[in-house]
Amino acid sequence: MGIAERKEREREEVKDLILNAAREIFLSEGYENTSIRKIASKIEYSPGMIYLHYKDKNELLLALHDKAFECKMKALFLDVQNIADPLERLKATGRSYLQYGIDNPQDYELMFILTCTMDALAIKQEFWSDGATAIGMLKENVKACIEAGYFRKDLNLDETTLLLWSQVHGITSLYNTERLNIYPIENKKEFMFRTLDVFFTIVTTGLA
Amino acid sequence: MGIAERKEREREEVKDLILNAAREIFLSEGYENTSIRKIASKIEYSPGMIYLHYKDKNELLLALHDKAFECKMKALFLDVQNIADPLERLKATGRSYLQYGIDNPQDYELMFILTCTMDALAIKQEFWSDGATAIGMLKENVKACIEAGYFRKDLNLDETTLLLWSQVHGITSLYNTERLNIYPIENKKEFMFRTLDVFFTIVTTGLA
DNA sequence: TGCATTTTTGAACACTGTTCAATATATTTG
DNA sequence: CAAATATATTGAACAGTGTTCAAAAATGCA
Repeated sequence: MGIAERKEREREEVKDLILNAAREIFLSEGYENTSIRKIASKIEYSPGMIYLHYKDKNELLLALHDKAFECKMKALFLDVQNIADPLERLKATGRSYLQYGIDNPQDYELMFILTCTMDALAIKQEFWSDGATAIGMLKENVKACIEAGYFRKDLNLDETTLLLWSQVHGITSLYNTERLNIYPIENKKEFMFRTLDVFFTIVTTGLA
Repeated sequence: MGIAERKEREREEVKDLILNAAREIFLSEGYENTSIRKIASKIEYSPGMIYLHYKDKNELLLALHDKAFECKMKALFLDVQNIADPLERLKATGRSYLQYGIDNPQDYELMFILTCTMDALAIKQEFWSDGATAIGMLKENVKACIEAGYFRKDLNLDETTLLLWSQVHGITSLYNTERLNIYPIENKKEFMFRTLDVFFTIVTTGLA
């Protein structure tokens, strides 16, 4: 009998309904102002009902994190895969990452700044596989740069990968947390991309 | 008559009493768990009393931010001033910054990650002068590196300064927000410092 | 239709930041 | 010294938070 299946499907539908409502509130009002009660009232359910689908708020936020990774970060890395030259691919990845980070500050916060997501993973005794996969692709790119002769062969793969990741993350997060307001520059975004270009310049002339 | 002066002094003492209690709770329990009621009960006052000395919670957190900058960040930059060679001074600053950031994650969050501090400044229509001063000193250091012939003369000062700042901030914040847990490395701190060394290596061999 | 099972509710608990009339303390004046 | 004024402090109240769970409503099955 298909009742169990239908129930399961309905459960998934409600879970998605919650997630989409949560996402809408999260994107428009931010992390601090996303409350269980607001989500519940948006989909016209009681607050307690959400806890029948998500263990707690952190798990719900982790689901939002997963969606952002699935929909955006994955696409970001796949989009640059058709760039044959590994160095050009690396540069394009960095620029796309920065662009995505400043265009989607809420998602970026959830993915790379807030610890509630890491807490949710820790409780489930799970690994941050989304992050590991993304950085793994970056690592492959670095490896290709070494093999193509762009970077020195004696470089440590993980160190070089972290170097790149932390550079773009640093610029992105300083901007998103308003720390770059110390610069009285009209076009801050251009300033950041120019800085990233300086980085790529010294990487190419220095790592080779 | 010295009554007004005494009152003023007493007000400052109470303000300090609040700040020290807040700091204790903040350092041991973190940002999320630092509440006005906890601070008030620690110093055996009513919650409302705190609002006679600090406009709101953000202003109190900004005061904690200021203290961290005053006590630690300033000392960090002054300590390296006796290093004559500008490049060695720059490297030492970067390493000290990273070390301070991972040794004092709560303070670091307040100074360079949380936006509540920037919100408090914005409401008071004030500039983030603590940050600007610190990065200004870094900029001076970069300038000295250019003048000493370590870096190319055509480099943009602000871009190069941001390059350095965002690199160390990136490593520090990725570690503090547990994102480096994707690396199954036993000694993560060593890994970070090695990465920073790679950065300085490419900076010296590349920026020159 | 009646019974059993599942789903959903919403009040309750212990918190949070913040305000403000009432109270308590301290100072000045008669 | 006592009364009047001025300052300091309180704590209840408001509107919110995440979370739980007994009770109520809805559904499935005989």
